[in-house]
Amino acid sequence: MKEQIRKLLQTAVNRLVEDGTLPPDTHVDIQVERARDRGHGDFAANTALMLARPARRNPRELAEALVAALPSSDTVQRTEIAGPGFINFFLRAEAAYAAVREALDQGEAYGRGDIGRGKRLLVEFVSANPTGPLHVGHGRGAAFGGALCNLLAEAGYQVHREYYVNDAGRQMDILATSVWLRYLEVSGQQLRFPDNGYRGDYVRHIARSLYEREHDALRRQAAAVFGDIPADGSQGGDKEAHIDALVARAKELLGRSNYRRVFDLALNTVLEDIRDDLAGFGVEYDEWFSELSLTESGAVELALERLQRAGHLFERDGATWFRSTEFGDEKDRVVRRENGAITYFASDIAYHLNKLERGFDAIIDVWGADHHGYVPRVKAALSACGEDAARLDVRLVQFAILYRGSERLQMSTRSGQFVTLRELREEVGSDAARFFYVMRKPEQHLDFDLELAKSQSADNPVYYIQYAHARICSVMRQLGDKGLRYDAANGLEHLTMLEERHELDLVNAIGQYRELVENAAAAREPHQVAHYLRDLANAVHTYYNAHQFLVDDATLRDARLCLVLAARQVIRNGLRLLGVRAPEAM
RNA sequence: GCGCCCGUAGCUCAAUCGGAUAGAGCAUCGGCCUUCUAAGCCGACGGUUGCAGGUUCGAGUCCUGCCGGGCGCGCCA
Repeated sequence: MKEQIRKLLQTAVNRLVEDGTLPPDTHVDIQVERARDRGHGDFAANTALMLARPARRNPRELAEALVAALPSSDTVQRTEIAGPGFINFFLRAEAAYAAVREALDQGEAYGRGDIGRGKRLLVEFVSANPTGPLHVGHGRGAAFGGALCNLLAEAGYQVHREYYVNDAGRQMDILATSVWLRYLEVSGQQLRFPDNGYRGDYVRHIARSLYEREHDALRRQAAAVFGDIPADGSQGGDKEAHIDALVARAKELLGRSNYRRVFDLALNTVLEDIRDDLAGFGVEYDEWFSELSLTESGAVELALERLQRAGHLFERDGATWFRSTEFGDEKDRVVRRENGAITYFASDIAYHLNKLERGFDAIIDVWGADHHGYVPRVKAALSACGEDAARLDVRLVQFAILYRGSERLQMSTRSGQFVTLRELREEVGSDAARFFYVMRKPEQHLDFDLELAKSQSADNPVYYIQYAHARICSVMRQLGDKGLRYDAANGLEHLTMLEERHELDLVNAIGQYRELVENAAAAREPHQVAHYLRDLANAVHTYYNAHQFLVDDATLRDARLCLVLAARQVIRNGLRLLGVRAPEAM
């Protein structure tokens, strides 16, 4: 529709150029947008305002000239010139009703678009370290990423959902060691648990299942484990040195293959929990990509060689550095430490190169906002390798700040004091949680009040939308109870009977859904869907209260049912994008 | 100190590429259930868009400088 109007205006501009009203070199970006209020018609264009300066003409005069030059159209009923020179377009009502028919005909495909043109997109999101259960902070990344993927797929992109598993770092060693220490406790050893170890109950659970599998096979004397280990933080020492020494000791006492078994059990148990948790949250992945596989396949070394050949690496203080400052980063970065170990950054370079090599047209990373400082160096690395850094789009998601009423909760994975995503899902329900998370634009801090989300009250906006859906379902049940029949074809033939203001508002809202999906996908902003659905639900409730649907006049009744069923379809489709259920009854 | 993000109604947030009179929910106050679910509807109240300049036909939106908040600034991940 928008496109049609744009074409009409382009024709008018061309005509004015031909007759000399506009200079021959006129070039204008024709912007057509939905009018913000009814008085301004259906669509508005600011073309005359934009042409005023280059043409050195009064914008209102230009607007009149443009309108006079507009070709006739069977969808535009009339135009108006308003304000400083806006051209407002009023469409024929019949054009608007077409959306109702399309929504019913196309069903769950209604709203699918093609701005993606089948381009392949890789979206990486959540990617929390598998060192413990997901907490409510990760929940936002999951809800946002999941909705974004659905939205992009709906807009015609081919979306690949990926979780990057950090299974290669020091934190994983600390987890494995924590599990082993708890296992020693299970096996009857007395020991002092390190400050920096992972303290959550899940560590004890894994330790118990480790004990069930291995019995005393991995048991070592506490004295041997802790002998000559430097003092812990709370003992006046350095907690980092303490834990690192314990990790080294665990590897030494257990041997490579035993240590590996502890490590793998810890990793697989936590990963399985995360996978299950996300699935329960309605988030599924196409691929779980292992960081370890990059090191083991030699991809990291290859990436470093690539940088080396391009002349962007140098040695200093025994370490290998990437000269990222040449590509806009604020300081150079270490890729290989003095002790020979590669850094997380090095494997991340390899990972991003790998993503591009897999042939995706663009890649999107969803990161917590605390990683924002990381963006320039990853882009720098891609540029240094001769890749187009613009193919990487990093979306930063601010953390959720958790409240219980007015009390702000502090969270820390290490201390074991956190609210897990699983707890949140159990208390609040996935629907409310997912909706709550994506309601706000991601760069905005999110205040997440558990009491409010748990309250099951009207304060929860998701119920408002779900209720609109359930109400329509209920009307259809009533129809059956009253022994009435719904004739869709008859209704569709008589949509023009729907002339009440509430009906026109609803028709209009349904017709905006396609554009909404396009715009939200292009901007990569799922929250637009949430806001749209709120407005759509409002139109449904308002209509419901103002008019009876199941009237005696069968034809009017059929037309009204067509309208609300179309609305129900759009609510369903929109909620599906957000990963929220559309209940038949509430 | 430097960098990035944010600042909109009492509270939580919207506002399409810079567009017309800045909108919702909650809270407060007043109405609406004999009618398809009141998790609903209608109305009222509520604003110097943090402050000061600038750019232009037009600024919540762009630029500069302040103020306030968050995050980042490791041979951690």
